Amino acid sequence: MLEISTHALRYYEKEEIIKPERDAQGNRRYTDSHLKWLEFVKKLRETQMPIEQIKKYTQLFKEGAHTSIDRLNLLENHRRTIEIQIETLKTTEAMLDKKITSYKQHLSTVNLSS
Amino acid sequence: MLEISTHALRYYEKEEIIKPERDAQGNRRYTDSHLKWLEFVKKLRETQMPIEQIKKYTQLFKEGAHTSIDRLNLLENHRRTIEIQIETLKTTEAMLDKKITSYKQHLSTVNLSS
DNA sequence: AGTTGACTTAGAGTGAACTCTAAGTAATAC
DNA sequence: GTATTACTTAGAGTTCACTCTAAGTCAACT
Repeated sequence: MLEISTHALRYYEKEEIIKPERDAQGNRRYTDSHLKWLEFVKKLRETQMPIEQIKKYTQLFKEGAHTSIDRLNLLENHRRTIEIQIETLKTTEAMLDKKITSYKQHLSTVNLSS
Repeated sequence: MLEISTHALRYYEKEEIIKPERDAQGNRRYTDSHLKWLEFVKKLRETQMPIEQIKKYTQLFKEGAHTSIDRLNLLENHRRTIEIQIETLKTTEAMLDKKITSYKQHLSTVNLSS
């Protein structure tokens, strides 16, 4: 569902990013709130937030309400990195569009002459 | 200027992504067209194209005009990955905005009660 | 003449984020 | 009762993209 491998889940657990519950057999149980958290983590990873920072956020969360400002700052910083990424992608996309157009132009010319 | 380390330049050279000229002393000379190429490579890297694919593109380029279609395909594929990346970033940004707003809300409430 | 600085090389090392292995346990299926 | 399946663990291995090291050469300054 979340497309996170079991191995990756173990890794996140080792890094103290997630701590699933255990059933009577000692097997991991991911509740709805675990899944929600993982979904959030996945989004952060997909947008290039390093594990180390996700770990930091998790730790702040555990420390309680008095860390809200720090968490807000962390999220605002990440928001800025997202903005930068979007800018970079758009610039490159524009460059690619130019190249793609010129390739198409070239190819149609070749076709005409053949 | 390009913010690519000499070490990275050597690495790209080893991977046959760039082949600078040499002066009488055997030292590398990057001409304007080399710099242009590196700028292009940098944009591709910044938008997550793997070295392996950049290598592929470079090779096709060397092979000549008859590889235009392949190069076009490669660039169009990358364009699609860029679109996907932008989508992911925007979705996450929206999610962050929600969180950020709710953190701010929370913090202002805390301030009022103190 | 000697030292400094900028380059050269091959190859080893690094950090991030998984990814896999091997050995073990425990419930279910036949 | 044995086989299969699904989990468990600690820890080793992998991949990517650099990044650095060490030893050497060469021109230029003092």
